[in-house]
Amino acid sequence: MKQSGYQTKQKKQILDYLIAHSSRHITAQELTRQLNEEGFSVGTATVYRCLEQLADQGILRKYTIDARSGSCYEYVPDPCGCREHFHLKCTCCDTLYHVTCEQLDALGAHVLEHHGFAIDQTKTVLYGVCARCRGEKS
Amino acid sequence: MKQSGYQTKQKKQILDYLIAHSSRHITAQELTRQLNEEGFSVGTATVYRCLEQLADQGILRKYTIDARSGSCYEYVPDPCGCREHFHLKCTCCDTLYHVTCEQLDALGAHVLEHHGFAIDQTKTVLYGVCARCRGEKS
DNA sequence: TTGCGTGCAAAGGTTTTGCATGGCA
DNA sequence: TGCCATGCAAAACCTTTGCACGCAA
Repeated sequence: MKQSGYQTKQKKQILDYLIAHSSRHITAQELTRQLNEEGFSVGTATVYRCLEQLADQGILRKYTIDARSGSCYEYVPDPCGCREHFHLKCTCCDTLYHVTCEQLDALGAHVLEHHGFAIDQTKTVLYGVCARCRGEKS
Repeated sequence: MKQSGYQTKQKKQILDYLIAHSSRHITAQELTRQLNEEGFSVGTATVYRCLEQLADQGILRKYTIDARSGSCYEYVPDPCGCREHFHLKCTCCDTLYHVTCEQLDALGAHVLEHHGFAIDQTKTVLYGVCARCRGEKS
């Protein structure tokens, strides 16, 4: 829970990939596949261990939408909390939308101040129906 | 996505259990274990299938905190009366808070207008830590 | 040189699927 | 009677762990 550890090639490669794909979440499995396709050989266990470590350090955000597809990780550009975003999941097409919005940030502040409740954005998903599905269906 | 299905003993038993334990979440594994301990024999696959079906119908709410421990299900007490407010669930003490708040209503309107996304309040739960737990811990 | 990091494979957990059987409507 | 639901076991997954070897400091 403490070590920043050595700076290894693998750790760098993993973080570089996530930074290059900021604001997009990816599973450990998918990340392993991507890295190996890019010609950088890395083991599955290593990816899991690195992701967990980076998440503990607050560099990555970890969250789980569905048990079947596994946990997702994502690079957090600004750990201070200004650029955090919420997730909207369409119950119709299952698409997951990432939304950065000052209105949502304001909501978090309001709920904390007036209701004493500290929203954990990593666990919260707003469910509903997206514009595309609303247009297509009835 | 369509069938309400037959009314079988298993389905009834599962729903009864969840209703009796409202506002408490449970995993499919744990539920299977509980039911069998109560002397009601039910297969794992059946539990998974029933829970999925009930969740599709909006009777249960499904969510996943951790990929390793699996998905959790929970009975939604009053689908009609809960339409006007949001739910805040404390991940620490498992308490479910019902909050009516113009700020939350405004959020729904904003997200619909600016992001084209219609939030379904009956399916959405905001996770975080409540005031009491924040005070107790550190 | 020391000790952590890595990689492989195996283990452990949850969830899904195939198929024959049983039960609701 | 016609199907859907069930149950069992096997399969498919994701994730973690044990252990020997490699590499950063």
